[in-house]
Amino acid sequence: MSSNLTLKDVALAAGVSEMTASRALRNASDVSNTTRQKVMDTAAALGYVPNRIAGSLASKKVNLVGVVIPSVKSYVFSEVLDGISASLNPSKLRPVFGLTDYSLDTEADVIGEMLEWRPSGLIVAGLEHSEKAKKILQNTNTPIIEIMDTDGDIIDSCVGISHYTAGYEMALAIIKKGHRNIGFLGTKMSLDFRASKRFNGFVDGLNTQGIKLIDQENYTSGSTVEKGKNSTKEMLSRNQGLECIYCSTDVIAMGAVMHCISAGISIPNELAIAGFNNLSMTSGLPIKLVTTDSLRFDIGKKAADLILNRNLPGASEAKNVIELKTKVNIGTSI
Amino acid sequence: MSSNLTLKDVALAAGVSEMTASRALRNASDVSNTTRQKVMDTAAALGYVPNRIAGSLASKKVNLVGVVIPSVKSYVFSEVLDGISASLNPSKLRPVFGLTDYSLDTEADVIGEMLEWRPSGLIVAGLEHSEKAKKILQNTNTPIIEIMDTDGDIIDSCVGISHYTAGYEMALAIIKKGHRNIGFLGTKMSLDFRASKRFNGFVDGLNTQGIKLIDQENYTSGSTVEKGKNSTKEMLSRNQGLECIYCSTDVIAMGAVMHCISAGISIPNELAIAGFNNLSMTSGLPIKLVTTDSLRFDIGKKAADLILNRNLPGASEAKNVIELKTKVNIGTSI
DNA sequence: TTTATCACCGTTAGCGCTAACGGAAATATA
DNA sequence: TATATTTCCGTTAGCGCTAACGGTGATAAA
Repeated sequence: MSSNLTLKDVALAAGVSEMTASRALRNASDVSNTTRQKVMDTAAALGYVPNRIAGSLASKKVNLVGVVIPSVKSYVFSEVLDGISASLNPSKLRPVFGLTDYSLDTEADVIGEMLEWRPSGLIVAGLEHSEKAKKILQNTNTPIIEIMDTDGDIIDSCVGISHYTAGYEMALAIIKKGHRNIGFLGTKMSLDFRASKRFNGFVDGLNTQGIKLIDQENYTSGSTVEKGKNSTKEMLSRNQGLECIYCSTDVIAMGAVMHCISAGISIPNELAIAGFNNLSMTSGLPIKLVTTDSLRFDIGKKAADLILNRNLPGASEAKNVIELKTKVNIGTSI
Repeated sequence: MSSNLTLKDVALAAGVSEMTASRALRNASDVSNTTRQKVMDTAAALGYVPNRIAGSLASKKVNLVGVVIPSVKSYVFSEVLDGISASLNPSKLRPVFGLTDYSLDTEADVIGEMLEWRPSGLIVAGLEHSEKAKKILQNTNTPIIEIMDTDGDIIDSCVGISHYTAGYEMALAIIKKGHRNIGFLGTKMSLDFRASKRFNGFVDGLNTQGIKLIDQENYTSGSTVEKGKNSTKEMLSRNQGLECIYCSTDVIAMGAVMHCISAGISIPNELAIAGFNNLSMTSGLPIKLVTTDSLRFDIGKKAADLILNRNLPGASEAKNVIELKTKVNIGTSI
């Protein structure tokens, strides 16, 4: 049996009007319990699957929330998605994910396509967008929540952390431990805006004590443990006095730790290592990695909450900026 | 400016009929180049965003492909999604993800909701479904592709690997290395069907040489490096002769390796470790982990390809079962 | 009794688009 | 010239559902 069944078929079979069938199936009012049951039974017996396209067009309500993120492979956004799911699950709203692959042009296309579905809200990672994307986002009346990052101009609402501050405070924490010869290991900054902000904060933090970075390595494309391992080896080989490496993500820090284990380098005595994100994959390491929790779950959850609130009947359209406060996780790696 | 603009507004502003405007914006035929340009210019100037809900209802074509997976946190499905994206990206079809949280009841709900959108196809992880889900899937005429696993009954089409065979062949590989006192470390099987099939294959593989598992540990809920580390410690403490642990996933194997590093246990001399999936996070380890590549990207890509083919004009509705062949990755951990 | 109230159900109209057809003008063919 | 063909555009109808309103009969209130 194909699902070409329409509401009319169900109504006919149940001996009621289309409207009554519609009401019964949506648990709307103005239907008696007996007829509601009758309609639901016949719908189930026929195997009727409502057509949400038609329903959404008629009601002008779309229970989708667009979520635009760079990638699902980075170990970073999975928990954001988890937070979003956790918030939306009890409601009728459902997340729809779109991937930009770290391209602003792709992002603009994805945002455009998503808005064509007239979603109840749109969550977009990051504050940096192409001019085309900005124009689209500014022209829509769909609630737009930018997430992850609060350092920049906001279109509508925002939930995130200050990556600049995270970098700044990590610099202070590292200095406090007595390290002076410090390096930075991360992706090419032009592609990763948030890593770039952490870097700037880190450099400024070091600068408060008159300290300058002695080395910096920037690999291309995605972060992997192996890249962290290899880059650490190279940084050590060209800087005899290197005491500490600040890694742009825990994945890279993990690789740094791996190199130390393989090479018999003691952490933090011979080399101190700090990361960012607080990823669970580092939990098994022999040392407890010093890192900054990027509060990914919370960010996702609060962003989705904002959209839920905006969709409440009679909700205000007030813009919101929620900056979550990070702090450096204590550990044994610096 | 709010996006309450309709096609009528664009048509009016461009001085053409709605139909011509529609054709122009969709790059359909029967429009002269001059009028097409005129329509597109006015649409851009007005900031018109087409309403895909209405378009889909009228054309009975929905450019969405539902993807139902247990979680985005397991490090396993991200590459599946990547493969799906890679295949669909050049086409007009777009993936929509739904999460089941490893619950078959949730899965049934998610599948039901997805089919309400009348997608061009549905990709579902796994062959095990609730009766309710099975009924829904069998009644629809949407192409259904079950992925990951080929050991079981298939509803429509399928792309995956035999997890039973993967476990079986790993057993042979481990035996070949001379190990006899072998343990298994994994999740509670009732929740992870594929791990369970690998386990059965593994036990049967051992059995060909008359070898029996000497220990088995099953932790609850998700796999983390830390659980692998702790469980390994416990298994070793209660089995003095344990020579090898087969882990149900590389995440756990990673934890096993971590324990060995911390405790100064030599791999594979004192303890051999094997995993499953071939996750990139193990690439930085001091040893090269022996594992089975679960071909996640390929599975995602081929599944999406099947859906693309099914949506070709005049496509056959032939069922397909694609079983990708795995082999044990050579390494230094057993 | 008469009127108000309520519970329940149906009818009408339309959401914003596109398929299908029809027709006029321009061009090609006989 | 008359006829066929092509190019371009518009009109009509409808996708499958729901909002809004209207109406009936039963019950409650006056």
